[in-house]
Amino acid sequence: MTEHHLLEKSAKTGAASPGRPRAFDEAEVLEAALQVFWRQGFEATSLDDLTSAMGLSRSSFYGAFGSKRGVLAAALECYSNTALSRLKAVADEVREDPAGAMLIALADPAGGQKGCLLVNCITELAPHHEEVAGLGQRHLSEIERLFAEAIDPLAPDQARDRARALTALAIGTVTLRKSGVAPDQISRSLAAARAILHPQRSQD
Amino acid sequence: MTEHHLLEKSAKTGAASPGRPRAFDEAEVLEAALQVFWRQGFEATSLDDLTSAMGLSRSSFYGAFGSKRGVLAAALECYSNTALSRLKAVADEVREDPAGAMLIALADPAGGQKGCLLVNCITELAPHHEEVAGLGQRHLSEIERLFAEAIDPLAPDQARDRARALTALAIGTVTLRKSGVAPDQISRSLAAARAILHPQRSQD
DNA sequence: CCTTATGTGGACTGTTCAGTCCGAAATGCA
DNA sequence: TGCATTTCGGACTGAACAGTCCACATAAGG
Repeated sequence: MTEHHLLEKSAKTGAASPGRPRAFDEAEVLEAALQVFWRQGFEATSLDDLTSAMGLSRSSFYGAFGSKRGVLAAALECYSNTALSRLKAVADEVREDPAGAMLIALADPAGGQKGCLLVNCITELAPHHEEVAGLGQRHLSEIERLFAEAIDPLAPDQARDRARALTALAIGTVTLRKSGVAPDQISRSLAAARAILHPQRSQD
Repeated sequence: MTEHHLLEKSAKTGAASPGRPRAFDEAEVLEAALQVFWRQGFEATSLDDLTSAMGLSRSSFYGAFGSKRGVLAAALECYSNTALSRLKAVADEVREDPAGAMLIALADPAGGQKGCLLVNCITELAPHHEEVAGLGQRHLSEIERLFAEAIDPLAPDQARDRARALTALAIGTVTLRKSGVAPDQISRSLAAARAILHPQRSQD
């Protein structure tokens, strides 16, 4: 029960294996599953929702991912990787105020009102789903690390607490957006937060 | 379908009405329901979970609250009222740095890892449950208002954006805690955020 | 071309779900 | 006491649920 699922043998061995080949692209169907979870949440998503969105039969589904939790974990892993690499790209591209750019990238009002998939899942599942909790914690601490490096590339450890605060700010801003706060209010809030972070002019 | 449920006639009329009297205290069972939703989330909570925690039969449950959604709405209303009044009390009691005190009160690490019930529900349900979305938005904008007044009692409107940023910070901090970040790290993050908010010493 | 190994479609299982219903119990009032 | 009114306990319902199973399809190796 607590054992890890085997997770598609054939995909692991680079060598050709006998038997019928897969008729679906794994990354593709995982992306489809991810979108459904993102739109509906975990508990509100049924196997039928998943399989029809992924275009898979139940056998293929269980053969590849083992369980509903299994796909969620795989989808979150995928989500985390792409999100972090995008964020890293933003931080690396921007010369001036990379932390601010990261903040905007994370809380992008154009991202819609679905929130952050990982934050959604932490909120819904963390207390009762260890794997999700672990995945979420790793993801968030990685964001924190990127923030710390963006704040002070020379002494990131000293920026750790501020970085964690920025991470919290980003999470909360996304949630604010999800609750229906208008994009321009989000932007002004972020601007205020950034002004607070970089007090260039004295204001009292 | 979109019509409001009648919501317990007898409780509304102060006058005594004929018929069998209620055998349960409404606020009490609502509190029990609230705790279950808080612990498990909405979708993961079954009617049996609710009725057994509330000590109600299904008839009494439906007679009083109309539906699973109904009891959630009632519980959230109750939660919002008590949370806001407590927060207001904190803001009123503290003379020095009331905004900081509010922040700590909101993100209290001693509050455990259940998060904020309303934030949990927004995250899980807002896109597909209008009433929860509305309740959540009102709650958060009220928190924002309290923050604004705490920041600048004389000109709260000018502090609105900063207040919204603080609201986001609080939400995110609670979520960070829920993801498993240790209490002392939460505290230091809040301290850093407060230091950012009140830059008393120049640091560059 | 046969064996072996894997993937696929879709029917199937037993359980749990939210919500309904009805007879019985408990009160106020005449 | 008897009637009107409301609540209560719990059985009941049809649908939806996650997960299983098996006959069949499709490939590589011999």
